[in-house]
Amino acid sequence: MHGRTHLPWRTTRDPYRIVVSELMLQQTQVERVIPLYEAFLARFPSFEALAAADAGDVVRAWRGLGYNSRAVRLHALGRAVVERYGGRLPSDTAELRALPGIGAYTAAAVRAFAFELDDAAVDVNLRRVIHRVAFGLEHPAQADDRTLDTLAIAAVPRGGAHDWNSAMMDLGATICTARSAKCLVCPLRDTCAAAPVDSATLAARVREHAARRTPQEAIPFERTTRFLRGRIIDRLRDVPARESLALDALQHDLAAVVPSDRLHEIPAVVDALVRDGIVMREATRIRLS
DNA sequence: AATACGGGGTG
DNA sequence: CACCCAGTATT
Repeated sequence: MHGRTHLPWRTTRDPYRIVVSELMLQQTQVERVIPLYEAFLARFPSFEALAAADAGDVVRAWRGLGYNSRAVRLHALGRAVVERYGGRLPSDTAELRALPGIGAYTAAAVRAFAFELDDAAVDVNLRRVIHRVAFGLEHPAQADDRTLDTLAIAAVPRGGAHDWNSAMMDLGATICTARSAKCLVCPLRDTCAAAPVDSATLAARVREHAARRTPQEAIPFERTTRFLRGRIIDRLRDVPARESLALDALQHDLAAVVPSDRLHEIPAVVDALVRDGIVMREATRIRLS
């Protein structure tokens, strides 16, 4: 058996454990999820346990993962699964897509990894590997996402979606990575349009076709809204569950970690967090939802 | 079609 | 410092 056999979600077929892993893995690296995964499952062992909790408890358990809206969505998903399906996650794509936090990728991943149905979970790894094999290096792109999806789906062996998706992701994460390609040890080297990849060529192509920086990313992190949101949520995580914090006190405490000329932005950022369902306001006090 | 959304790891 | 990461929802 090759590949990353140590991943804690790889051996289970429990739909709950699979969705939790998939929500955690959305835009968050495997190595960072691993140490937090089992602790989360111990705290919330089932859809019912998740649904019975406050969203704020889930956001607390989410510390270290980032993209906190995912915690709120996972909590909402738990409640929806309990209410709509009696605690049983559906395997139908349309029903999965209708649940909070589940998009095209996650629906396919749940189907393949939890239900062993023939579907292609086309994440950044799959897209890169398929592109290289079928068209060569991905910078510049020779095919759009829809084309890559179609190729991926056609390549899934009947009854073998779980292992196939796992293998393709492992290939993309360990051998055919974004920054390099170890074609010499790649099982697909004989049929791959990109092999053998020259590392200097790959680096040059990536530089040449680098995506335009978004305005938010072009400025120092301490000047971004994300930074403020992160500091506010971190502070609220330290407030005991079901207790609240005065907005004044929040502003005072954050003076230690936030540039002084940004403290006046805190109320507006809190408003945004409330709109996102992450923070709850009670008069002049706030807490995690 | 663009943008917002975290934060830590890597070369 | 720039790029990368098992994407989704909103505008």
